Amino acid sequence: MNRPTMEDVAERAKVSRALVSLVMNDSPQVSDEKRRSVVRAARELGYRPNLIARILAQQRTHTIGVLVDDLRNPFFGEVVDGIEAEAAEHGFRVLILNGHRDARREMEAVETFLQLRVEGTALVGTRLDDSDTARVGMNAPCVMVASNPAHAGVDTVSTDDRQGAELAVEHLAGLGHTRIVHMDGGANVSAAKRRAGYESAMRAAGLGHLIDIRPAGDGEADALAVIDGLLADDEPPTAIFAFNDLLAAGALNRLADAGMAVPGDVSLVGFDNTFISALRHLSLTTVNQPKLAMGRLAVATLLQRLSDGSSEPIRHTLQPELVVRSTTGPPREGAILSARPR
Amino acid sequence: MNRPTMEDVAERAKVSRALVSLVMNDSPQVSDEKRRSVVRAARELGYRPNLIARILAQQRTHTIGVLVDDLRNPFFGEVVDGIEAEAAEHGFRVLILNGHRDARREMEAVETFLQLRVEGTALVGTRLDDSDTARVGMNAPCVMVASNPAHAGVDTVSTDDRQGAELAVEHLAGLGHTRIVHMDGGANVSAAKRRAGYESAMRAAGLGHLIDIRPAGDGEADALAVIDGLLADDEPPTAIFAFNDLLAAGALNRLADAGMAVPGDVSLVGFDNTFISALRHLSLTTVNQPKLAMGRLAVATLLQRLSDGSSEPIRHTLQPELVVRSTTGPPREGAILSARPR
DNA sequence: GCATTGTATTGGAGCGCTCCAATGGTTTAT
DNA sequence: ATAAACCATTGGAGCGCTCCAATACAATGC
Repeated sequence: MNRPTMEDVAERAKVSRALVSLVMNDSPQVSDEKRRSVVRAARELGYRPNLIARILAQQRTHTIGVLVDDLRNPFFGEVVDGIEAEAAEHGFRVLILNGHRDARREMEAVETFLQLRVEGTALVGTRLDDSDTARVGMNAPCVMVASNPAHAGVDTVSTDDRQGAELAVEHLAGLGHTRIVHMDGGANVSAAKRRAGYESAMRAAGLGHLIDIRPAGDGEADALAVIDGLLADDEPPTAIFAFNDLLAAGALNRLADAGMAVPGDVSLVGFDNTFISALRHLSLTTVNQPKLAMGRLAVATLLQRLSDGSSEPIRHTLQPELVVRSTTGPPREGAILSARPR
Repeated sequence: MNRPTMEDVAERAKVSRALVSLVMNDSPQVSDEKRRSVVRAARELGYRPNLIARILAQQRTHTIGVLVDDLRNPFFGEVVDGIEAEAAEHGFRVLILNGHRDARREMEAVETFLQLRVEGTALVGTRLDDSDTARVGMNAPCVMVASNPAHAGVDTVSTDDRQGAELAVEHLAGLGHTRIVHMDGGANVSAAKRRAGYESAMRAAGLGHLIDIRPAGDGEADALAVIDGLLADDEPPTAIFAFNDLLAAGALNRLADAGMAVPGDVSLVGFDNTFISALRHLSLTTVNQPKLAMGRLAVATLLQRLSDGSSEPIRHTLQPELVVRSTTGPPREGAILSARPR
């Protein structure tokens, strides 16, 4: 049971513990002869360096913590891919913790990161507020990814959510839609920005009086009740802009249940451009976020912050892009005046 | 920059370092007075215990490592949810590492786990072979989740893949299909079992001579070429049993491209019952794996192994369940003799 | 009053490693 | 030949914590 230590290896190779350490760290100033005998002794004993002890001794963890809001949303998987790629290139380990879409559990995860002395944290799509993130940021560099860039002193990497929402609404308005409803992301950090973009684009299109925001959420299931509500309206919308792809997928389900044709009866736009939206059978018009680039940029920001002293918060804002697929089209003739179809 | 240590707290509270340690560990035998002053000193200094040092001192990490094959596949997200829930209930931390569907990177991740001295590892859907897992298992309890239970000395938690495949094929054969093709999972650990189930069910249905296995993979993209190949056949199959939902989704895409109706021209069955298959617009007939239960059981197995001495490998085999949705139906009249439709 | 039990507190060793300063041995310059 | 310079190697202190044995002190019993 007792794993061999450096001491054991040193003894077996008849050298000092320090020499073993040098070999383990590929120091160039070790004679070939000794190196070989140390390597052999280590192999024979099945020695494996104890990272915990090493970290404690050198006072560096070479680790960044990644807190993810929801592992089931494929959006995060792709951002994390970018984070891991960039981190690996710079010799950093990545620790992933799951926030389960719950602010309390997210704070616990952050606390774990800090106690483990990660050198930086990336909060991906988390729902922490300013005071939380300020506390985190005081203790280790912290970058927020895919979240509201209005955050106080924290570095952020995000897509221009507002502009993304505007692209979506402009697209719908351009097709001739007027009754465009927004299914809101609720507690999700990006919700406010996308809502604002929706509102501004509606006004810009002269549709300010038709602004209609329905609280929903960011999971598939959150769409159901909202769609039911919309269909019960006297004048149901001809277009829906959903907070994200998952929510849009839920909406699509429910609309199909109700016998509504998409985009015949109602057009639908999502957000994120996850692989779900690309599935041919959904073929969801959506707004792309450059997920991989966001992940990489997050790590790059962290590393920059690690090297230079503190200064102004760094904010990277990436450009969203409208991806038109098959869930959007012109409104049905006369839909503007008609009662609900069905 | 220099974070306060226990020593600093002790000094400020005018007590010994050992007393601070007792307070931090909620020892009952500390006077209220001292406890309060320690707590206050800690708060004033912004003290945060150093988990690394604590782990080194107590020689226990209370951590289990979870290696996931592919963070983008929603299947894993759900298994991990189960793992985290069960681990949390027993005071264990969970460390997630991503294998990126690559055996080499998976071994690196495992090495990291071992160097960090995790108390157990759960390998979820990884593609390591027997010699790899044996090496892992020698150093820390190791449980394989969602993988081939033929593995040598390792504990396993898996769905009965073979039976799951049989359910799928029986369903298709029961509908009247004969030319049922299997899109194989390639290097994925579960591939062999599902293939075997396919073969045995085909034989049982008297269709042994029609067994047709096409190497594909476990990602959406792996389906494309295979479908193209099938459609180019003289007699394309009337039904396809895909290795998993992702692959089936890819197949669905390509079939739609080619103008094939599902299930009119060809029926399709997936595996895993991820939320993707439930999307109304795919509405994929699939085989359910009890993902949450698998995650919990994995941790339970690990904990059991941690407490009792070594004995026979533990194998938990859970029951799959056929979930019939809309991608399966009887073969088109005469399809058995017809050339390809299109 | 003194031994006895009990409770609160402390000093110190040790976890497995790194890293620095010091060592001894060899080579080169003078 | 001797000093200087260089190289591989080593001893030891220290990272921040836990935990045990030892202590100090108060309370209890007789």
